[in-house]
Amino acid sequence: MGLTKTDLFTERQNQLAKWAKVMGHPARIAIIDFLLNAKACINGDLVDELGLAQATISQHLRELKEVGLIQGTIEGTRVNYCIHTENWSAMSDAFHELFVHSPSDKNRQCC
Amino acid sequence: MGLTKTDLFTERQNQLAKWAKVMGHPARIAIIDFLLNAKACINGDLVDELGLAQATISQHLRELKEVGLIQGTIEGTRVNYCIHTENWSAMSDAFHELFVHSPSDKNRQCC
DNA sequence: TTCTTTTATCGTAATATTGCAATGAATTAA
DNA sequence: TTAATTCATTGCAATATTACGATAAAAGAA
Repeated sequence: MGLTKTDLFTERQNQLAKWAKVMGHPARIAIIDFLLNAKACINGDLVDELGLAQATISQHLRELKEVGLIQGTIEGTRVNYCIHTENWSAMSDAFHELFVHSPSDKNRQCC
Repeated sequence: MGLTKTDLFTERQNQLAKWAKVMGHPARIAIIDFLLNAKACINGDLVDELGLAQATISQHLRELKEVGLIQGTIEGTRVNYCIHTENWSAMSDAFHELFVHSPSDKNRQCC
């Protein structure tokens, strides 16, 4: 199969999973780290930073762009990438909502 | 290839990715939702709750258990699953650290 | 004991992901 | 113009994921 049954779940669950999935690779975490820490928006010298091939990084950037976490603007032969602020905080809020829901209050370590 | 090059990244990046990856499926988000909201710790009537086969749910539970987000104790023929409180808040903290790092301050939508 | 219930595991099929070399497309430099 | 730079896309190979039926294992009920 290999085909996720998205119709069984709520839109929120699918959205959370989509965001989590795209963060579920260390290279993409590293890219996010880089963009969050960059003084300016950074293009593809991620190729130097991470030890991956250019094609591989481009693919990771595309995935991050597809879920809306980053955006890129063409600047000559280069592309400036940066965090998509709105979507980033939307994701941030959604996960915060989940994490704040700590089980420690109601059922403190019940098994 | 299909083989993630974990040696290129920091331990933190790999750990974050690991956590995110396991949350990167709506069924596992649904299981987490269920466990967070449950008045008591819940066993495998997730099979009724979600519309997936028993073997599939068992597999998802194992993955959640493998990264330490949930734990299970055998109780007769049943298994009681619940959120692993410590690891849950460790993950919560780690992602909070990332999310709080909003880019809006230094480089407000620069591309 | 045998039967039932509950969960885990095995095996398999379909699909997805990861990574890269090679190639294209677009802009800039000479 | 031609050459160089930068990034995206294509095509491929290796591996991983998702899902489920079938079966196994363990405990309780009859």
